[in-house]
Amino acid sequence: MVSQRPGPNLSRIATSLGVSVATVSNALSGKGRVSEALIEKIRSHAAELGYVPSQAGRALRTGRSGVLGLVLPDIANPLFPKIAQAIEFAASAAGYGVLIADSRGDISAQTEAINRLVERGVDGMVIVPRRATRISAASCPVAVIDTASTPGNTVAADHWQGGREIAAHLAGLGHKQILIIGNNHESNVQNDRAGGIRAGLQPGMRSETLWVERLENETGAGCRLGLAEKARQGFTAFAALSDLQALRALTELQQEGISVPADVSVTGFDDLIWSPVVTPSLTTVRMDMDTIAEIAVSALVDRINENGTREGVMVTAETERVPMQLIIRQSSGPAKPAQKTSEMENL
Amino acid sequence: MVSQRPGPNLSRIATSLGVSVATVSNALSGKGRVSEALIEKIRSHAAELGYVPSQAGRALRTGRSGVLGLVLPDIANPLFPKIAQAIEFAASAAGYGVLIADSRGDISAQTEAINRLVERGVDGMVIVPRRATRISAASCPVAVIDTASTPGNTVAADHWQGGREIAAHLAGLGHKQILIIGNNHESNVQNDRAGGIRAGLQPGMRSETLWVERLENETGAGCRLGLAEKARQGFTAFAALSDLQALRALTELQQEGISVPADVSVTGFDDLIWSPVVTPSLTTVRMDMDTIAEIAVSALVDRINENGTREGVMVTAETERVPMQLIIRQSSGPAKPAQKTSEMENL
DNA sequence: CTGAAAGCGCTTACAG
DNA sequence: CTGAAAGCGCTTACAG
Repeated sequence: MVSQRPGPNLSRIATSLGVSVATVSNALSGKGRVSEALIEKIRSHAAELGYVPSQAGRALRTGRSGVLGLVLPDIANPLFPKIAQAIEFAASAAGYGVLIADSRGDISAQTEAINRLVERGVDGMVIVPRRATRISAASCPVAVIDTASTPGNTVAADHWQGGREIAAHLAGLGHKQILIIGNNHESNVQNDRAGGIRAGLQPGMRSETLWVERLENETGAGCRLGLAEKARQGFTAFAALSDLQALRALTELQQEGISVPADVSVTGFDDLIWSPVVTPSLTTVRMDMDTIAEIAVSALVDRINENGTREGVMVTAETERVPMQLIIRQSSGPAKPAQKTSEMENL
Repeated sequence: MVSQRPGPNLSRIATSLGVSVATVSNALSGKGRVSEALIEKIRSHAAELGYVPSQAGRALRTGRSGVLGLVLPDIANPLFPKIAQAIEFAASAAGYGVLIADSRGDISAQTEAINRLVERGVDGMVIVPRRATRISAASCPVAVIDTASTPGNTVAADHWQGGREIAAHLAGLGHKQILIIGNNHESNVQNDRAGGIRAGLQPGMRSETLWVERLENETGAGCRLGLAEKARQGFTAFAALSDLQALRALTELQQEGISVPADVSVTGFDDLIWSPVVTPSLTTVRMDMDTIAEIAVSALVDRINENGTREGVMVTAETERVPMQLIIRQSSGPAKPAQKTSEMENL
């Protein structure tokens, strides 16, 4: 016995209309030559019956599943919703479904995740790689989203330029001493962002970088960064390399009684969900995820179409850079002249 | 011409070993009766060739795609990473892939998203419904994750009990006046949480509920909630119905110079990514997403297996409730006796 | 413009 | 214990 599909299939439509399945298929796909009248008749009948083409049949025949894989270093990453949403939207528009795979845990999990997707027969995949991982060619087209500094990537936000935007913004506000706050000095993305900030400093400005590898201590409470001390040392701007760090900096400063943006400025990266919601709302730099996703997906789709034999190739040699956009909100303001704090407050 | 698959198929293994495809299939699946020796031989040869079974072939034959759909009201929701990760993990363990679909936008988008998944041939789907949406039976098994108060759901965190945990915690700290902060009074989840808090109040305690429908104003900056005023009115505990609201409350209070937890306590729900990271870290209540996902997926898998004809049925009549866990961090502390603020500070 | 037929890769009764 | 054969639903050259 062979299992039943619930809905009608091409054959049912064909018999019921007294035509061949080939004609039905052609009429529905619009490919072969079928008379206008017949096309009309077939399509309306199919719609009436609620015909849904079988992906399995189509996939078996064409060798294409119509599904793209999305591999993420850690789905728990707060940036994930934006990535997933953008990729799903772009893929959907291109007629593809999106299968997710989480490569959480050790680095081998990434390979396993990729393999799982290959086994499911994806036509291609978008990979946001772990730290400094190199993707060993999977057996299907791959688009990597990381940062332009990593060779072989397909598309990435221009994190370096984003850093420059932050630096220019802070320079314009008169800040001289910038504390850059990151949490992972092996991350290409964070290094690019930090590099961009440093490169964008004007003469007379200086920066220092604080890498805080751990976000929480054993009790599950955040570790302090000692930012009040830094403020006392003369830093007036805290440029976090992600909005999570920025949030952490913001709340720590507030808790210490240092006012943002009156006393010091705080900026982030990514425009995550909470950034507009906190008080003061967070100045940050936003990736254009929709564009990035569209580029990644269309690169993938192009490769899938040109490439009958599903070779596993990196999609591009040159990374396409998508500019980041500065979002100025309330957490950044004019720098307070150093050491004159008390006088100004007495005005 | 028919398109080529890259890897070997059953037929290649069969010819190369001089046996039939049926035997290879049986040996690999362990179903039919095949001698130990042959099984061994076939398996090692298949492994050597790097054989990956074609999902399309299998799906066409069995009528099962081996894929589950995941429909979310809005992927941008900060809770999404946890849900997706848990569902992917549970599905993966059960041998299923997960196809995502975002039903962002209007309510009809949810139906479209469901249809898209049906077209892709998912064997079942997990739906986290929009506000008060009723899922009109899709043509495959469906598991709904919402809240136990909604009839027809499959599994849900016990939001009501979570609310009681918060109330008990605050009662134990001596708080008398609780301000409940929500952002969507049509949300079943939020209503349950609020109801639980109210039900858990001890004699002598009172609560008031503040619904803030909008999170941001036109400029993209957060609207103030006026919490300082509420604190002056005597509220010593701010129980937000989600961690995003809690974060908002926390930063607003800090900005107003009200110290947390010294002056007032703040609690949230969900234990989102930033909760342990902010200063003070956030007391909250956590869902057991892994358990919820496991229950949802196994309910789905059971229904798929018993149900040859892919009928679209709600998976359960009675919702299974999974307890929530109180996570006590630094944002909640003993209540300050009302009106004695200044005296105490002078000690 | 329309149809008959092959075949994608797999699994499953059934026969030997 | 092993194999021959049918068939899941589709698309695509090819013949008419």
